[in-house]
Amino acid sequence: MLRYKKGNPVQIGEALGAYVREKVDLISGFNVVKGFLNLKISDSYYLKFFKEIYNQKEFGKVNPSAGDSSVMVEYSSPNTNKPLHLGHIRNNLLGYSVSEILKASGKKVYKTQIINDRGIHICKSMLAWKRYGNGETPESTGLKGDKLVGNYYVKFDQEYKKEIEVFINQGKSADEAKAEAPIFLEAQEMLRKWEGGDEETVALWKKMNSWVYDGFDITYKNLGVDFDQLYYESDTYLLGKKVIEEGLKKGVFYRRDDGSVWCDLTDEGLDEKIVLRSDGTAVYMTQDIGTAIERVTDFPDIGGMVYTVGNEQDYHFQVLFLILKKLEFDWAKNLFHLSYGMVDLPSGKMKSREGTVVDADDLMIEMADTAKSISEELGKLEDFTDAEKDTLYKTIGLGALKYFILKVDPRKRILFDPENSVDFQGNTGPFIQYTYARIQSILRKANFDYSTDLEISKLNLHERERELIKQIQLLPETIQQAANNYSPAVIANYTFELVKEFNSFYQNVSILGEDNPDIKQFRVQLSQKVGEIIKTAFSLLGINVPERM
RNA sequence: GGCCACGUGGCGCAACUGAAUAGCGCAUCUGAUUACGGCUCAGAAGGUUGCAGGUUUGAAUCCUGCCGUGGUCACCA
Repeated sequence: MLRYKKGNPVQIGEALGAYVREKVDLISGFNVVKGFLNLKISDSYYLKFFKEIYNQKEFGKVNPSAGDSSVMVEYSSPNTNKPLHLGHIRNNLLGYSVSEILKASGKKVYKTQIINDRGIHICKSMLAWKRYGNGETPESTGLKGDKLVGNYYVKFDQEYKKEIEVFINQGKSADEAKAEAPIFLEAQEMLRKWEGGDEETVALWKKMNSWVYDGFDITYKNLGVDFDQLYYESDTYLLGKKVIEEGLKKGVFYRRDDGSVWCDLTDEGLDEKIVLRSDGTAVYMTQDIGTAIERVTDFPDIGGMVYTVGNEQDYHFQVLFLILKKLEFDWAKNLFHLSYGMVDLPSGKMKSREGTVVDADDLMIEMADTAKSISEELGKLEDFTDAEKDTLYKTIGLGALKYFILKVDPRKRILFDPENSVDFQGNTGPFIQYTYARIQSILRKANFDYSTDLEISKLNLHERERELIKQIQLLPETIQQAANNYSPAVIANYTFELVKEFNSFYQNVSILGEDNPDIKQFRVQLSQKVGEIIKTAFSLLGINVPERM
């Protein structure tokens, strides 16, 4: 503004402030600090706002309008040869939460995953089971299906390493040994049989995969995530070849002398990328191109897609999106790689084959156990049944874990220390859950009908009340911001601020002890609303809130 | 080495996409409760935002170069 009106910023501010206070009802005061004009908004404005939203159950959320395009969010997408671990948990929490946030921001969302149910890694588990399994099943061992299969994946690797060692001792190079180990050759042979439709191999594949799916179902259920549509790589791995042919005609791709097909992205500052092998078979990229197109065919209203995949695949998605743009699909401009950093342990990276992973199921159990020991120490649950306690511990434990992971910007790496586990105090899920439970306690004790219409425009607001209402006002834009940035962390931080503000209010003013009935009712209503918002916001993070804890 | 992301008090994170004295939580130190649930609140201490330049009235934020960490550069997925 000073560019247009020269002069002393402080004087201009004074003049402007005085004018606005005079002419605008909403403004009840002002001050000028270092050239910044601060306007004080009148209490009646805040009260009016609160009254308007008091009865809006879904305040802050936007409903999709008819005719809007929808978004497909892909997440999880595990391999079916081993159980889910901490890395998958971050992926699942992010994907689920971003889906919910997008919905709340007014988008229609399809949640999906593509299950990597075929390939050499699957054959490794199958082969090891065939050789060493003695017909073991989840029923016979009492093991979760994914755990059982995972054990054989590890078993394969152990045997493989033994064979490699023998070869190396016989004087072969490491590469030769890896390529010639009999167990590896046999796994490759198994993959060929599978691709050829060999009955016995396919039957074994189906059997072992179904064990894994049963196991995954349990993990997903405990984690609280779900999907609207599943894709299986065994159905999609041949997709995309036709599009490559069309792309060749359009000149998007070119064929080399050996028959392989490439996309030249050097103009874009990237490399050349192979999209079809010289033997005509599909690569990962081919498949992803085909799958994307397949999805839009299945759901014609899709206008964009979100891929929740670790940042190790940044380059892959950069290339994928560029190729789809070159193929001129109109939805290609609305593709987003929800790229997230790895979850590291103090000991370094997690490696399935080396057993240095934090298992998803185990972790959830540990979190609930921690919640249990903390709650028992505080001992406020005497009248809870065992089943109620059990549910509560899960709610708190999962709340701690989910919040811990989601409050961090997805791009950043997370260091997870299983020893020190996750905090329950400060900026944590349980802190927020506790505040919610406390509010519910107030509402239970409020022995009057506080929901009646209240003429509150004449009340004078306490500073803490004003700040609380301000924070409530931010909810709608916060949801939009979280959606625009695909960032659950925005929601988490907002909720924490709200809760801190509420606790300060709670500690500084009396609610049920207030004499003036109007003020008392207003404070109960305000508390109730804060409770509702905590619940809504946490639902966007996939976190439940307890009525008591 | 090329490309990408990240680097903020001891530790873990923010900063509404360029604004006021860079916020918050752990941990540390002081206080508050015969209570509407102390898993709480009030306060103190703790910073040259990796380094060096630049753009701007104004930079943690944008640009350039360096340093550090991680990722990625397969006819694997």
